Amino acid sequence: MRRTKEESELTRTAILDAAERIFCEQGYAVATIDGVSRAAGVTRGAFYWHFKDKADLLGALYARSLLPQEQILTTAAEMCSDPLRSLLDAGVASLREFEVDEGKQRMFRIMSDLTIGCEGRANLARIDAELDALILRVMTRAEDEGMLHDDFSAADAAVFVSVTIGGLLHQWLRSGKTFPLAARGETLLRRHVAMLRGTDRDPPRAGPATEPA
Amino acid sequence: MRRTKEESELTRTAILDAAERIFCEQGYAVATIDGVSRAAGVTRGAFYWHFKDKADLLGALYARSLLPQEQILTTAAEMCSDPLRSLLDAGVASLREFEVDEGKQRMFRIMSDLTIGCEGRANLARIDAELDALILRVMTRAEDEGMLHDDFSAADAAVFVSVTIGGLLHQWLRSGKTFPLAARGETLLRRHVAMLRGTDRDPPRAGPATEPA
DNA sequence: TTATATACAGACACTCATGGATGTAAACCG
DNA sequence: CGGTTTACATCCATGAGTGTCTGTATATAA
Repeated sequence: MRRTKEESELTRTAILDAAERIFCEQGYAVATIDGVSRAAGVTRGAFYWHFKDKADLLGALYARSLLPQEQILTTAAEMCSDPLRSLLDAGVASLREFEVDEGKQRMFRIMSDLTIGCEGRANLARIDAELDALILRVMTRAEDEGMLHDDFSAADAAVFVSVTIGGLLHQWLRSGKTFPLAARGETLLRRHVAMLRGTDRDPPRAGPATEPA
Repeated sequence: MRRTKEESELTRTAILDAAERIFCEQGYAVATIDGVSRAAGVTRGAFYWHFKDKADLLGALYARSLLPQEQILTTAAEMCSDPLRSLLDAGVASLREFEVDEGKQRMFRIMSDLTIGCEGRANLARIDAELDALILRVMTRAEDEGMLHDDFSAADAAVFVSVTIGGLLHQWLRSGKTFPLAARGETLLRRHVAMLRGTDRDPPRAGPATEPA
């Protein structure tokens, strides 16, 4: 039965793909190794060859994906002169990708539904905290540069944006994708930023980001 | 060992209280009946006397609580002449109660973390859908009465509010309650409503709701 | 060609949770 | 005061899932 290395890698990704679906449908805690293996068309023998246990599988699954929060983190890291603008663009871009990438959506669901005791949950908590920290840094910088309306502290503004992005992702999935995520998200975030700036309308159009059409 | 009826009811609520904590800490799927029973200071015998199985326990837990979404539903049902105002007040009021009621928070966590296959999850999906429907009705009515800014359709506005409320609840818990929920939520929702109205500031101060200080 | 490592399949023992059965002491009722 | 029901505690049989171990066929290296 010995398969070649390419075939072996094929079954490994088959297990990962199956796990992504099963974990998303049933939840990580409920899903069983045997169920994942069967869904991948192999036996538990193959599974235990490629992975140590279920937690190891989840780790591999997490390693091969890039959650929208992480994407915002990496994209917005390269700040241009307008920090609010950078954050806005990064957020909208990640919403766009999230909307069309079902694998990303499944991983987001899986990570969001992890039970507290689960070790893998620490990853999500970490990137969420990092995102919040980034948003706060952006707002602090905006505040320092006088780009923030007097009505809002940096902490206020950070919470508003964090809540909006998190709410968009969660409500979109929970509602069964009943609204266009990127479109509504973009107008909502633009309005938000405009509100935080104190101007009535959008920020200056310049910038290296994707065209809002 | 036979206890009186009052004592029996006491152990029943003890089991419910323990389950609320255990389910919240470990997740419903991972939690075990024996663990809940031990946490309640009784054996599984007592549990199976009061409840049919774990799902029955969850049902009883759900029955004795009122999630913030349901509270908004009931509170906002009695609309005054200004539907946006009613919705805003109902939302803020439910945020206020949620912020101080740890039991409510635990139940929200439990229900939110239910795996898809779980039967009890339908309850949450139902009230979420009802809340979205209510918000949409409010926005439609506001639109009909010309209280909505031309930039937004009723559907747009509904999504914005739904995302904001959902985002507030989720992000507040997920962040470890790092910001004052009701305070930030109120300013955020007020700004939102003002934005949807097209006015720059708050709606007229009149109304039977709680004083915003 | 032979030896060895690889990539699994299948069997086994173990744990753990479940649900039902049984035991039982106290409360309630006549 | 005796019988019955209640409110549990304890025990037992069952099943499901896990992890390990062994078997084995094949690719690969010598």
